[in-house]
Amino acid sequence: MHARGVIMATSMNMDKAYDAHKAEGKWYQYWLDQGVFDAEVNPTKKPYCIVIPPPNVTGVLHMGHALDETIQDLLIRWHRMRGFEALWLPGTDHAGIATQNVVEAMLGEEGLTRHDLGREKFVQRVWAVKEEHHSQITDQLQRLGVSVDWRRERFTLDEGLSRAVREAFVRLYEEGLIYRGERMINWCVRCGTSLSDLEVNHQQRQGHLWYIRYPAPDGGPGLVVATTRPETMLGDTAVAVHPDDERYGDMIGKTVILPLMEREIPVIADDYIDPEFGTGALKVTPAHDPNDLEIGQRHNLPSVVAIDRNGKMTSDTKQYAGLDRYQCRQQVVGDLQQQGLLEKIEDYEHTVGQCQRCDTVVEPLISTQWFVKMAPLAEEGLAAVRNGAVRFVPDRWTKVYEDWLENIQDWCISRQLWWGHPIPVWYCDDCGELTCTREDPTECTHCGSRDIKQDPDVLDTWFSSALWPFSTLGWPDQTPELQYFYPTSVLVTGYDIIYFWVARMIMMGMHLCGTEPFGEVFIHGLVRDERGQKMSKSRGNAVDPLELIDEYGTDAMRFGLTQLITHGQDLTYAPDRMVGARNFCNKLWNASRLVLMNVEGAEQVNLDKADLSLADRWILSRHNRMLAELNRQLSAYNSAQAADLLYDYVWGEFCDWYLEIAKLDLYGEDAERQATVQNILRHLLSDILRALHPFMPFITEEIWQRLAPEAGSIVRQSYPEADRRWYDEPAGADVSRLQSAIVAIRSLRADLRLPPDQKVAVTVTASRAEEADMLASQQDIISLLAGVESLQVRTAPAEPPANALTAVVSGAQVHLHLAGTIHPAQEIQRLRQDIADRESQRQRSQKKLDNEEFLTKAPAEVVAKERDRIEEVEQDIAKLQGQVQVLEAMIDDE
RNA sequence: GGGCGCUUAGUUCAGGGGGAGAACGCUACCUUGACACGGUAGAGGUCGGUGGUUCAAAUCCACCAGCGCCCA
Repeated sequence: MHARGVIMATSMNMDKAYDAHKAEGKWYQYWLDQGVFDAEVNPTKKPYCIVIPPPNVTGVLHMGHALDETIQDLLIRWHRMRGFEALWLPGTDHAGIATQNVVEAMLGEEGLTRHDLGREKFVQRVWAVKEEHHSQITDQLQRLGVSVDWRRERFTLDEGLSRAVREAFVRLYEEGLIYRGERMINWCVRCGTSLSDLEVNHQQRQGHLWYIRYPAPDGGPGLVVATTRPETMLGDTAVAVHPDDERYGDMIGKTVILPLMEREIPVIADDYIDPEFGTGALKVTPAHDPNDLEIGQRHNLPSVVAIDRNGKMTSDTKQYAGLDRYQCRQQVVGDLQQQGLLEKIEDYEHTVGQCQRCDTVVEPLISTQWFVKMAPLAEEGLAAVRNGAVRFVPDRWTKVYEDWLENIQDWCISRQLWWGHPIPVWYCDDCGELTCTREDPTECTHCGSRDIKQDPDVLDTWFSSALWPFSTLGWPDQTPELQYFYPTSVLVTGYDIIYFWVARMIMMGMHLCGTEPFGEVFIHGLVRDERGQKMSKSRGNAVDPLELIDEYGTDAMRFGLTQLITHGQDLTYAPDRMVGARNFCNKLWNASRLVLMNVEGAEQVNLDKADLSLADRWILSRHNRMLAELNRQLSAYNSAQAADLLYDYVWGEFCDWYLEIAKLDLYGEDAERQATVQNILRHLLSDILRALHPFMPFITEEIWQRLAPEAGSIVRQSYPEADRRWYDEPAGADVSRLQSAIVAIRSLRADLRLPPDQKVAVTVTASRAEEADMLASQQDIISLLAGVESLQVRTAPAEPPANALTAVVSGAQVHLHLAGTIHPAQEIQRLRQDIADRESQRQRSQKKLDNEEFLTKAPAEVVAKERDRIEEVEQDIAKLQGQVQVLEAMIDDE
């Protein structure tokens, strides 16, 4: 038995409007206290696991994170309710260079640099900043309602993950997949570190093409080269032309004088040269351009370093030494001009590489760094996708992933930073060998010398990220968690980090664990601001989700975002969208309020189909159809369609129709009907709340606790599934016609501007007897929903009534009687407009049916549908014309 | 230069070969015992352009224009 008083209390104290903040304040702590998000190794259940894309501890979450977390929470809560052991593992990323930059900027405001503090103090400072941001991020996540297992939270620099990083590095080193070498790398002169290719953004810039003459040693004209970077000429060691270029045939093998440096450099021939570009002669600077380096290596050219790691000119540039690279450019151009060697300057658009973190133009430099040999790993990564172990949703990202892996370059993983995982390598001062071990060594493994020093560099932050799906579960130990939850189920992220992160996780997972890190990758779009700019903290256009949460509530924001999710398509930040979702929350709240106020004392009994009304059978059918489609859409990651289904069903069918109809029985005299409807409402509301819970966790818990307080948190209830036994197409067809009749009457009323409380008399002429019976049996509903006080139902053929407004709907005509208030001429005009509309429809159908090819080539069902359509339209037109005649007769009588 | 995506109602966006959809906004009427964050009835689009395929194109194909992203 239900405690009547409890139910009374629960519905009575519901506010008239839903107050999101009141409800959202209390449930998160309740969930934590109840441990409903905790997941355990549980062999009796199937695991479902998502590792969170760890937010950077640098900053705070923006709308992009809100989107990402909303999708994941939807999936996790849905699976948890479907009986999976669902683990959503939270954590944050130390975000090496990004975080270091943030803290350096803070120091800058105090007039300090990291060197003023020293490495140890600086790192301490970063940890302090990390703690601060971490608590802010945690707060944001909790406000979002994420159902993560906080007990398992990880940080990429914590002890366990550091051990995983160490193990991965040493193992790859031992396998020869990590090596140290001198290569051309991208150098950020501001950050003072090397960067991987991915950390360089290429941007179009308006620049110049300078044409510089390199004279012959004998004072002859020599040749002219074109360059976008004149300052690098100070490091030139050759001029290259295409071997087939007739203009320069006789120059090949000779030398020219490098102006300003007055060095003699050779003219060489190389297929790489594009004769169409500039003058067809390319200045070769092996130390400062990757292509020039390759040419230099092919031709054994010396390398002259002209620019140092601070972006300043080296002593090898003689009179230019010490100048900043851009000052030097001006100086070089001026000097060339003075010497008459600058032939011309053209405007030229070209791309420059910029540091992803600080936008400084990146300098290509030759440097000794640590690299991961990618080709073998890429093979494994490609295989994982090609054999179906990893599936991208939507599929088109597969090609993006494959293209990158097929053309992959080795990955520079060492960074000249202080914040990050140290490189586990020690150099011996005595024998010069290096030691790379899992435990910190005390002596050189080669000569035993104790004179060893650890590599001062740290690892690219993405190296630890690449291990995230298994390092968080305990790898390299074979923990029960790793065995149970790995491979994880799905990775949810934006397409902007497919290369940075997704691809690297797949490669590392395959290589280090032997299996893929996740079976599916759901790629969503990025959130853009109102002007279409990508939202990010560095651009300063990031919106804190808490702003929207404060304004509309978490559930509304989540639901609004969910409705905007499409497969990999970017979405524009549209706060207006949240208004609709907020309104929906209120609708759900009030519908629940109505139900809760009326289910007091209702017993939970099995519903017997024989006791059900047409409307009952209809809503149960629609309800279960919706549930089937809902689960289907969720399985396909179509969360927006899933959300729309629920929205349309709850508002458009449950509230707009069924609840209104149910009032007849709820407030009626028939106790049995009342009990039946109460049971149905209880059942439907229970399903609706559980179905909506993954989308809107707070409001559904708030209402659930009033509907079924004895059941415990809604988080752990089962997700509703369709019950096919309730499918009822005949009821659907009948209610559809019933609705048409009601809408037609309402529409006629609106045309006359009748106030709601003015009841009308209506005659319905049904085209068939069954139709008439059905409508007659539902006259209470028609009366209630269309404001009808007297309803007469009859079967055609029947004389059209005089003094009535008429509308023709599928299967019936409705006549609204208004003796004395009808203006026949006006009404005729309205009917003629209706006839004209239908006539154009008729003609369109007729045209199709007159087409021999349509009849022979179109599928039979399409043709049949067209025939039905024209038949119905013709009947409607005939009815409308009949009505016009009646009205014309009225005019004649006057 | 190569690749991917987008262009649908005033705005933000779904849809994806057989009669154009949603949210917000707008208009009219209505504070009816769940809800004015509401109800009822409406207005609003030659689905970027031009060709082609097809019995049938907003939907498929080609080209063009504009916008955006990724890779060199």
